[in-house]
Amino acid sequence: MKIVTWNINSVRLRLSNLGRLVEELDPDVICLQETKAHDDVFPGAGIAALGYPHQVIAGMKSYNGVAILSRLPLSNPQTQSWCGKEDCRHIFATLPNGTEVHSVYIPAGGDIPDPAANPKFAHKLQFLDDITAWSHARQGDVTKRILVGDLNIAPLETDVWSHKQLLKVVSHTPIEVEKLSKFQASGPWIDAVREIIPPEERLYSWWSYRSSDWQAADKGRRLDHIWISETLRPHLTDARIYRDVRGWDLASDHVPVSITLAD
DNA sequence: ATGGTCGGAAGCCGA
Repeated sequence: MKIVTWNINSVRLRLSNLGRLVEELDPDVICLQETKAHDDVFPGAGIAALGYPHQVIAGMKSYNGVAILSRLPLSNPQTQSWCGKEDCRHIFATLPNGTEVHSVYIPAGGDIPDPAANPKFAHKLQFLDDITAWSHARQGDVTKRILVGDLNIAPLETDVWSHKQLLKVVSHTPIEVEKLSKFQASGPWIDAVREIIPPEERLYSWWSYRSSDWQAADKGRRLDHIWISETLRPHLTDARIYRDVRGWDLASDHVPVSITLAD
């Protein structure tokens, strides 16, 4: 089984790119973030025609939005709200084999890495604290779990183009890295991508639009993650980040990340 | 130190 996560940055604008992703990657399950479409205008029929009739979605007008698209049935869909906001950042459902799949979009956090000066950064830190407590409280409930998404934090030095230059840049500050580490420990969750691709290797999943030549500058960050429960570790056979997708026509600023699990 | 570019909305906001 192959599972992909992708911050698509508008599912309606990039429906044809989603079709190309299906052709080239052949995933069984696709988790999306930043769909930017209210449920009423979500292109469910077009996605069903791509081979993913089983869909759980949580979208709002203009901002955020998460979804899980699947070739296999999805049961017990649930949305989770955080920080008292109904802002469509977390949805989960269960696959036929009992694996629970979570699609998560953590707040980006704005520009200033100071919660007192920047409410968006305060929101990001609170979101991390809350989802960590929730994850910790549920850790014994379901044995097979996968959590994916745009977590908006690049934890390792090799997850950014310059560790030193990004220490005070939101997404790589020590407090964010520490909170992400606690979130990961709450599962406990395993960083499936770094199980397969050594931590020494530079790895990015996002390149800003604000660059005339993203490929030459290559100032990327690994913001998109796939985490698995320890019970799934023996089944993990592959993990990839599809850098080339950043060069597609009308590209999202994020690229897809996948894992493969053997039966 | 600054500004660069997107998407969705609607005459800016969030990334």
